Amino acid sequence: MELRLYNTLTKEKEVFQPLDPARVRMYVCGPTVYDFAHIGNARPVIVFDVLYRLLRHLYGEGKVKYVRNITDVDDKINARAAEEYPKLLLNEAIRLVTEKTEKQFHDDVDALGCLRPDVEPRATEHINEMRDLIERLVKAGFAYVGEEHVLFEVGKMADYGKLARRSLDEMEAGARVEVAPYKRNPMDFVLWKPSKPNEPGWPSPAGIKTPGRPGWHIECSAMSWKHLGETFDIHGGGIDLVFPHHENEIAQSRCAFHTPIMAKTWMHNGFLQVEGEKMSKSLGNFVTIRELLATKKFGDREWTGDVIRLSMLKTHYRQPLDWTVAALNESYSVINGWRRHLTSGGDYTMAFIEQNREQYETFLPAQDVVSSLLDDLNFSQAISALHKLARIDSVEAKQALFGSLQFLGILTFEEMASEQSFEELPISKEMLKARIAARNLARENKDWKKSDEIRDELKAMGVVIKDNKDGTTSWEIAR
RNA sequence: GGCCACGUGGCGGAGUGGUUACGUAGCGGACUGCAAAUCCGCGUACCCGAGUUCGAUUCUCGGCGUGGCCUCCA
Repeated sequence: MELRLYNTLTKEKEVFQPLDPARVRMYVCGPTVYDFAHIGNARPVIVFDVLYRLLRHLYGEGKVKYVRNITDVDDKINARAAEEYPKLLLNEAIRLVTEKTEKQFHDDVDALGCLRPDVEPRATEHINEMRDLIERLVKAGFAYVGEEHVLFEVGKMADYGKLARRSLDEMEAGARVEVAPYKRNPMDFVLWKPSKPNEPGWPSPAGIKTPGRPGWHIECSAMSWKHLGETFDIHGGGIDLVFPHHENEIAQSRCAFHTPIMAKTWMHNGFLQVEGEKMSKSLGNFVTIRELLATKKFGDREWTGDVIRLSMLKTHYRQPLDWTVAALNESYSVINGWRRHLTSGGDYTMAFIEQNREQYETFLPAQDVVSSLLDDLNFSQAISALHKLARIDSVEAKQALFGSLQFLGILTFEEMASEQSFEELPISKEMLKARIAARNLARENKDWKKSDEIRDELKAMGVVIKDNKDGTTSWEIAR
């Protein structure tokens, strides 16, 4: 079976063939670290995590190199740093903000079941590569200096606009921005700009005396070059990055290296809305990953990483996705069902799984799940395959389901086998067992009134009682 | 204004030129002391109009609606 991926560059699904199967290379645009990541930021992280897992499955774990950058030089970072640490030197404040935010980001996406990329380069650690690129572009005539800025001259690149499928004429006609006086063409973009005295700055390229800082796009060209080479296989990100960010990355990299491509395959995930509306701070529907995980702000309850991840994967990655409480509730039901199915009966109790963890971690994904993903990451069909597996009550089917869930990163081992938490319940585990015993005694005496009273009492505390067919009684924490 | 996506059953969401995906909610039944869980069954959907076709939800054109980009927002 071959992997087929939709390529924004050609607008077609293409058979994916890595430039070098022994070294499959993927770059994804990562976060700008100044605040908690929101749920829209989580989508590309999860989508490309699934692709990373699939590539590792196909080519081998050591054969795939996944690079996701961390943007730590940006006006928003500067503003946040000055706001939070007004008494510190700006550079010190920036360091504190970016380090703290990076930690938050990692904690959040770890909780969503995402593997760490192989490299997470920081922009500020690649200033030399950026300067190098800029020098090459100036030397080759693709860039020029104007008022201490270095600008990329879009008219010098024949293919400019190919990714976004826009001609320069169209873009200029639609432009609504005031054009800076130092630009030769309104669409020329900044590679390097002078720093104000209180801003972070580095020695400038192209003979500029004033210290400066990089433009937005150059960092990704520099970091992908450093860690993946002049050309590589896959470049991903949100669809809003197609223009101008990715278009400009392509311009920089291709013109600096004189190559026909930067990345072979360009992939973009669709946009996310919240309850049918654009997510924005002004609408008050802005929701961060952390708020979903650790507060009751969205849907009046906390959500596990599994539920968030499944909700993200229910929709094909290129489709628009509406983030709703209803969808999270549905994911919760589905995951609960799978967990129940996997841990019910015979050898599949929680305790047994815990004891045999090593063996369980070796279970492979079902072929139907993998082949669904091979078709441009058809998540919906993969999940459909999971549902079909979950209807079969056999050891083989359960192993395949477990293996598939682990492969997709949905039901992680920890979330699968962990004891349900009593922390938030107004009853201890020992007390619960005593009440269940009391109820079963009442049932033996056919004292249904008392039996039902105890069940209602426990239900009010959030514990659902189930009398199984084999005469045992089990319980589950209700939501 | 320019460019580009998307519009499927109560809800979510794949897919296909003709043959009921899947899930979730709901309803009915089995099981149960009653429940829960589970199992079985049920709904007969594809924005509107025109065209192509023997036949369109699927292709083409137009319309309407929603969203994205053109403003360093994934």
